[in-house]
Amino acid sequence: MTTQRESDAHATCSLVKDRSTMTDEQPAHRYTPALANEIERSWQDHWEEHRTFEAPNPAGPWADPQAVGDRPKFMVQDMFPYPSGDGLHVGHPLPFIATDVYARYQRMTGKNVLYTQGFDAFGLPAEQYAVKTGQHPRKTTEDNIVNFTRQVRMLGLSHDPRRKIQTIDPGFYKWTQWIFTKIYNAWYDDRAGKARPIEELTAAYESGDVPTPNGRPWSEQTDDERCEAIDSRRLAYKKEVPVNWAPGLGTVVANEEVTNEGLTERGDMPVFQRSLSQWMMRITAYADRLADDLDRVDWTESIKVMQRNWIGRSHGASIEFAVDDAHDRIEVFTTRPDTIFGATFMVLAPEHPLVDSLAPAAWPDGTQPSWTGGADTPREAVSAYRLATSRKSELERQTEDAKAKSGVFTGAFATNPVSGERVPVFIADYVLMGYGTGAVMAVPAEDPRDWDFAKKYDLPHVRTVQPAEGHDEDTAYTGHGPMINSSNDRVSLDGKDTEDAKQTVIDFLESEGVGRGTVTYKLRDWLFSRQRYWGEPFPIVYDEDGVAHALPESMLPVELPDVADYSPKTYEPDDAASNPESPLSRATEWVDVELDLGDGPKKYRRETDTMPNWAGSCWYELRYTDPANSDRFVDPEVEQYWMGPGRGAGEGVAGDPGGVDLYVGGPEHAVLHLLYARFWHKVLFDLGEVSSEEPFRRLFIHGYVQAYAFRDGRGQPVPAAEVVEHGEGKDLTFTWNGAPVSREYGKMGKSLKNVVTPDEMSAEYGADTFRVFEMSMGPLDISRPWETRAVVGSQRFLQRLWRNVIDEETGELRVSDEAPSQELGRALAKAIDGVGKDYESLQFNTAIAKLIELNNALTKASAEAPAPRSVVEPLVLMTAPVAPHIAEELWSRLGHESSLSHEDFPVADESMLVDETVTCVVQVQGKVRDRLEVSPDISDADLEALARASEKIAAAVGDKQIRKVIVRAPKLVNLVVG
RNA sequence: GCCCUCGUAGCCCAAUUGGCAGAGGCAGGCGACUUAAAAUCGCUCGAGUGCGGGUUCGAGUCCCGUCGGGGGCACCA
Repeated sequence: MTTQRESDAHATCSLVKDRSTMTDEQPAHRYTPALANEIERSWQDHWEEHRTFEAPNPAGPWADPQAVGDRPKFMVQDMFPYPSGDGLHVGHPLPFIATDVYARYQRMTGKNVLYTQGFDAFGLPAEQYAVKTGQHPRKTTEDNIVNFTRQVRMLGLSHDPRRKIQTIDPGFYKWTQWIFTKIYNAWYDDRAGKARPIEELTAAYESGDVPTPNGRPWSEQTDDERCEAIDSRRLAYKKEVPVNWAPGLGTVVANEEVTNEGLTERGDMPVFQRSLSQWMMRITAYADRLADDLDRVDWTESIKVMQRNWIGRSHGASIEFAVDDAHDRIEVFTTRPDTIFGATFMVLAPEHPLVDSLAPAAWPDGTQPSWTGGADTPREAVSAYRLATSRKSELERQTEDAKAKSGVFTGAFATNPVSGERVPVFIADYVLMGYGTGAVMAVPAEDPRDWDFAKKYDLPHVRTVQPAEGHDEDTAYTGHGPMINSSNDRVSLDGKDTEDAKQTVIDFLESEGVGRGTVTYKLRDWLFSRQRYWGEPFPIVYDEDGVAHALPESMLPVELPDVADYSPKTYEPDDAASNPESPLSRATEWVDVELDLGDGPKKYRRETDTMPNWAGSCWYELRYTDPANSDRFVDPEVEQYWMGPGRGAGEGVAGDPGGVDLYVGGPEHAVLHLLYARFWHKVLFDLGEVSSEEPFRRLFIHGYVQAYAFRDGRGQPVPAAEVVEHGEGKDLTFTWNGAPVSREYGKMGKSLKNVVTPDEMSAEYGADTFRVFEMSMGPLDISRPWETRAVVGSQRFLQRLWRNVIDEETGELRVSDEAPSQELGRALAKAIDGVGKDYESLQFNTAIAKLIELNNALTKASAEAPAPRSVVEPLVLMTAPVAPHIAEELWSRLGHESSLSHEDFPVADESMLVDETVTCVVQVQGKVRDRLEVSPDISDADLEALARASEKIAAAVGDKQIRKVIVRAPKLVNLVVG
C-alpha cells in the first residue's frame, strides 16, 4: 500500500456553499458559529478523504520508503484514553488539542509526524455496567468508543486514522499476550544487569555460573527442583499474596478502591484480607535502572521526583545485633547507621519470624510493668499483641493516630554492637514486616517514631548528633550536626558530619563482620492478576500436575470467550470465608483444552484470571508505529525509525534512550502507568526486541481544566450554570434561585453539576474557537478554571481574521498584492519569530496572543485598503495549528489548491527583527528617572555618556557622588550614588 | 505529617530567565452603527506581584520563613 499525499488538484476554491440566502440580521458572510460548523465538517471530510494525516512507514506492512524520504520524523501522542461512558467534558480535550497543535506545527516544519490516538478499552467500569444491565462489556465499550470518536472528530484532531488501535482487539492483545510470554520466559541476570532468555538460565545453572537455590549441582537436581529453580527466577511468577477480597461484590479490589473505612468505594461492601496465588511481575529487578534512567529522559521534574520516591531507593546499612542466650542475631536495616551509638532498644514487627524463639518463659530482671501489656509471661504478651495486631486491617494500622505507639517487650535483650550496651527487644506494629528487614534499631534521640515509643515505655535516649541551637530538647532531632557520644575504644565518630560518620561506621561494622552497606527499595513487585472478565486472558495453561506452561506464539491470541454470565459470583457481604471465583472459571468449555505443546496432545486447564488494565498501555506506543503487522508486535526497522535512540527530539542528545518524542498526559499517571510501561520496555530492550531503552523520551504533564461548583445551604450541589454572581473581588457572593450558595473549586463532574461539554462549545462557538480558547487560557502545565463567558474573545479573534481576508457583505476575497508598510512588515516578522518559538516550546497561550496582536495590527492597517496578501498568508499559516479549519478555508479561498497541512511554516525576515531605535531606561538607585531613544547597537561608553548628559538624571543625582555605573546596552543604565 | 506545584489588575494570564510590571483575552466605562436591543467596530480605565524578612546597583524572577489553592504519598527505619 502506498500513501497518497496531498495530490488533490481537484480541490475547489471553497468547500462551503454560498450563504447569500441567509437572513440579513447580520452580514451574509460573517464567520458565525453556523458557518464555522459548516467549514469544520467539510474540512474534516476533506482530510479523511485525502488521507492528509497518514504517516508513511519505512518498512513493515505499510512500507513506503519513498513517501518517508529523508524528512526528519516526529512522534507525539496523548496518554491512552479510556472510553468512559460519561463522554467528554471540556477538560478532556485540553491535552488532545495541545498535541494536535504541536503535531500540526511539526508537520509544517517538514517532519514526518506520527500522531494518533487509540483506546485503552479493557477495564472495570464496562464490566460493572455489564453486570448491572446484562449488556456485554464489548457492546458498551464499543458504543462508548463511537461516542468518543464522534466527540474527538468534531475537534479536528489530525490523527492518523489507520493507527487507532484498541486493546480489546484480538489482533492487538495477541501481542500483549506474546510480550507476557517473553517476560515469563526471561530472568534477570544481576551480573549482566539485564534480562536474558530463560534458556540461558538453564545453561548458567548447568555450568555453575549461577548457583542453584539449594546449592547442589544442576546434574543432581530432580526435575521438580529444576522447575522450581527456574520458576523462582522468572520475571513473571506466581506467588501467594494478600489481596482485598469483597465477598459482596464477588471480586478482589485494588487498594485504591478501598475507602478509609475499609469498605469498597463502589457499594460500601466490607473488605477482607485473603491470601491468593497471583501472577506477579518482578519489576523490583529493574529498580536501579528505573531510577537511574530518569536522568536520561526529558520529563517534568516533579514526575521524576514522584517516581524516585515511589522506587524509594535508600542507601543504608544492615547491622546484626547479637541476642542474649541465643544463637540468632537480629538483622536491622537503617538509613542512619551513623546514629548507632544511640540505639537504646530494638523493635521488631509483630510478624517477625524470630519473635517466637526470642521470648523466654518468664519476665527477666529489669522488666518494667508497663512493658508487659499486663501479661504474666513474655510469650503470653507476644501472642496477645500479635492477635490484636492481626485483628486490625492494614488500613486501621495506618489510619490510627500514629502518635499512639503501642508494643510489648519480648523478654529478650540484644547487644548494641558498637556501644556494647544491653538493649531490650520489643515488638510494635509501627514496624512493618514488608520493609527492610522488619526490624529496627531504635534511636529515640534522632527518630521521632522511636522517640514517641521511648517516651511511652520509659526508655532512655542518648543524643549522638549535636542538635542545632534552639532545638526543642523534648523532641527527636532529625537534622544534621556534628556527632557526639559516639566512640568506643576501636572507633570514634565524634565530631564527624553525618556522611563521613556513615562511611566510617559502615567500614567499621564490615571489618567486625557485623554489618554492611546496603540498598533497599520501597518498590514492590507488581501484582498482575485480576479475578475479572473484561481483560486480556493469560497465555498460560496448567497441566495435570498443576505446572504452568506458556503458550507458543502459534497458539496466540488466547481469545476472551463469550460467557453466559460475566458477573463474578457474589456472597453475603460479610462472608469472610468465601473464595473469589473468576468469571472465566465457569466457562468450562474454554477452560479445559487439549493441546499439543510439543510432547503430544494432552489435557490442560487455562488460567482463568485476566490481566490488569495496565497491560495494554504498557506497550501501545510501540503498536502505534506498526499496527497492521501480523508477523511481529512491531517491525524492528519501523521501531528503530520512530523510536530509536538519537533520532527525532533525541538527535544529538548524549545518552538519549529513544522513545516517543513528546508524550502528554495528566499527573494521575505519574507513577503506575509510566513505571509499568518503562519496565516492559526495558525488558523488551534487554531481550533485543526493541532498540529504544525508554518508551517516552520526553514527557509533558498538563494541568487540568477545573471548575467552580456551588452548594446550597444543605450542602447539595446546584447547577453551576444557573448561579448568579454579585459584587467583585473580596466581596464576591453567589446565589441560586435567590438563595445564597457557597463556591468551591475543583474537578468537573456530573455529581457536582458543573459539567460543560465540548459538544456545547462546538455548537455555540465552533470547534476552532473552542480550540483557540482552550489553548489561550494559560500555560499547558497549569490548572485553570473554566469560564464559558470568556470564550467569546477567541471567537472575536477568528471573526476578525476572517474579516481581514473575506468581505463579510459579498463573500469576496479582500486582499491586495501591495507590499505592507514598514510597520506591518516588522510586526509580521516579529510574530513569525515569536509564534514559531512559542509553538516549539509548547507555549500556545503566548503564541495565540502574538497571533491576535498581528491580526489586530492587520485590522488597523486594512481599515481603508485591503490587507496585503504577503501578511495575510503567513498569518493564516501560523494560525493553522490552533485553528486548522478556518485556516484551511481561508487558504483555499486565497487560491491554494491543496491543504496547508504540509505547507512550510513561515520564516521571519531577520532584517526586520531589529528595531531602528530602542528605549533605554536610565535609573538612579534602581529607580527609572529618564528614557532615551537610542540605536540598538550603541556602545556601553556612548550610552553612559548620553545618560550622564541627561538633565533629568543630573537633577536626580543632585550633588551626590556617582559611585558606580551599571550599563547594559542598549536597554539600561543604572547610576549608583551616595 | 512529608513531597511536588501555583499565588501578578475584578477574572484568566504575559514579562527577553536578575534589568521600564503589561503581550493577549474576559468583565467594566465611553463612543459609533441601530427606532431599540443584541451582535459588530473604535477608544478607554485598571495591579507594584499573597504576607514578612534577606541577597543585590537593581527582585514578580534568587534565598529563608509564613499563609492560601491544587495534586501526590502516608509510621519506609
